[in-house]
Amino acid sequence: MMPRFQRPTGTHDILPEEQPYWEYVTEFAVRLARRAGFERIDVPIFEATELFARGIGATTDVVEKEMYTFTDKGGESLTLRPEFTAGVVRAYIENGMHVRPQPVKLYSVGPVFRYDRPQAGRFRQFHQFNMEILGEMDPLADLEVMLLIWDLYAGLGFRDLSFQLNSTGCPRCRPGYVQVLKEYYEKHIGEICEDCRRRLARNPLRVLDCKADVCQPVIAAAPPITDHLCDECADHFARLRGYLDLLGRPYTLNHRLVRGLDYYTKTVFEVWAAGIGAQAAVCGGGRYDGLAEALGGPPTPGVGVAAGIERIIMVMKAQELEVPPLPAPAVFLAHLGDRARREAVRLADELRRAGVAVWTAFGDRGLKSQMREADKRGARYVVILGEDELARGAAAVRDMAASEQAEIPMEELVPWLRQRVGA
RNA sequence: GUGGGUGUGGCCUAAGGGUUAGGGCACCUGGUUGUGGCCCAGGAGAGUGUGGGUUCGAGUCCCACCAUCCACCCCA
Repeated sequence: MMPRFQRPTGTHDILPEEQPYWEYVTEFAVRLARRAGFERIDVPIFEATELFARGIGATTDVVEKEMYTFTDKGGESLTLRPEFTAGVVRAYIENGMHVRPQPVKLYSVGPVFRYDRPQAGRFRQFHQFNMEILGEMDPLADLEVMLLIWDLYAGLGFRDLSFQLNSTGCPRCRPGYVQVLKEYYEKHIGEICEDCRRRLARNPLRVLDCKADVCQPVIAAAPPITDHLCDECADHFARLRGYLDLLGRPYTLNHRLVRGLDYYTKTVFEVWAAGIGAQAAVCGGGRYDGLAEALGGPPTPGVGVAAGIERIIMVMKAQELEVPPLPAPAVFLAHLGDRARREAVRLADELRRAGVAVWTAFGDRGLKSQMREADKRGARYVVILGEDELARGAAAVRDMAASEQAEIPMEELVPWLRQRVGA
């Protein structure tokens, strides 16, 4: 036997049965974004490797060990996007979008790729719904992104979410904080795990979200970054929190929240859900005021969020949230004999042009078999074309749910079905 | 990269080391002339993830690899 092909590790086939979730979630998210004035942008699935290395940060896990990087036939190093923001900001710069009315609000949906060990809620190819506001430093922009993502989950009916918020400062104040943190940790070097000793040298902020038991007391007593923000960052953060309080949106101030992408400045946030395993974050986002400049563009503040669609769907299933089924073909066309088959072909074409979803029987089978098929496909009406009906210039139409059948003159058939099916 | 669990038709699952791997769901056909769901009958579909080994004999035991799930790590 031929060796069977399998999907690559960490990828998934999204079968028809799953599509109601996907369609519902993405449509809901898109409607939400458009309502707030976001426009759609599609950026390439692969970009120059350097874009991600510079944008996300060369020492981040994403860049260091999670990228799908390859060399194309022209010898260029390309990488499957591990996230949207770098590509969207690149597109903003490259297409001169800074001359448009600012800010520019953009949303995207699509697959992203990270070479990671799969587990519950973690895949190598997964999908994100992404929103970015470029060219605006007002904390109201941060607020808008957060409110929209909040409304997304609320609108889908999510319960038991936890909104985690922090500020990571900016290049002016962060180095000072890192120094303070390092000094604090030096004093407790004997009380922390080995990983953290390494982190301290490479990416000190990461010690804050260490999960090792030994490190917990040290982290709990660590100086919070929010006590070491510069005036500008402190003001920004205070205003954002003020708006959130004003609107009564609950959030948890989490001074341990350190995101794995280096471009963040000031605001960072994540939303956590319960019941979907260890990978609880359903979205993550924040402000990245230095990114555009780091990518060679004009200084442009920005703030954005990315939500993982697979995880959203996992939450929906865990919380037993229903989604509407996708429509089945309304009409099944059964036919008996050659003449009827030819008439069926013509009729199916006419009905579809008129906007009626039609499934036609293939092959040359008995009516019983065709009826069985119509039932399994969930057709509301079965149009039966046979010699008798053709002779009378009519078709039998059976209402499957009501088990009632009527004969409809051929010339009235299309409008009759259109009206009933709502096409 | 590390650790643990699992691996029998499309899906779920049975088989105390011993006849041609059993069943359920789903699928197909039929139960008289052209009518679905329920029911009945029949049919097709796997040699048990892959490769080695132990044994007279392996789906059952051992080893390796692969896949998958879960966890670490990191995040969506």
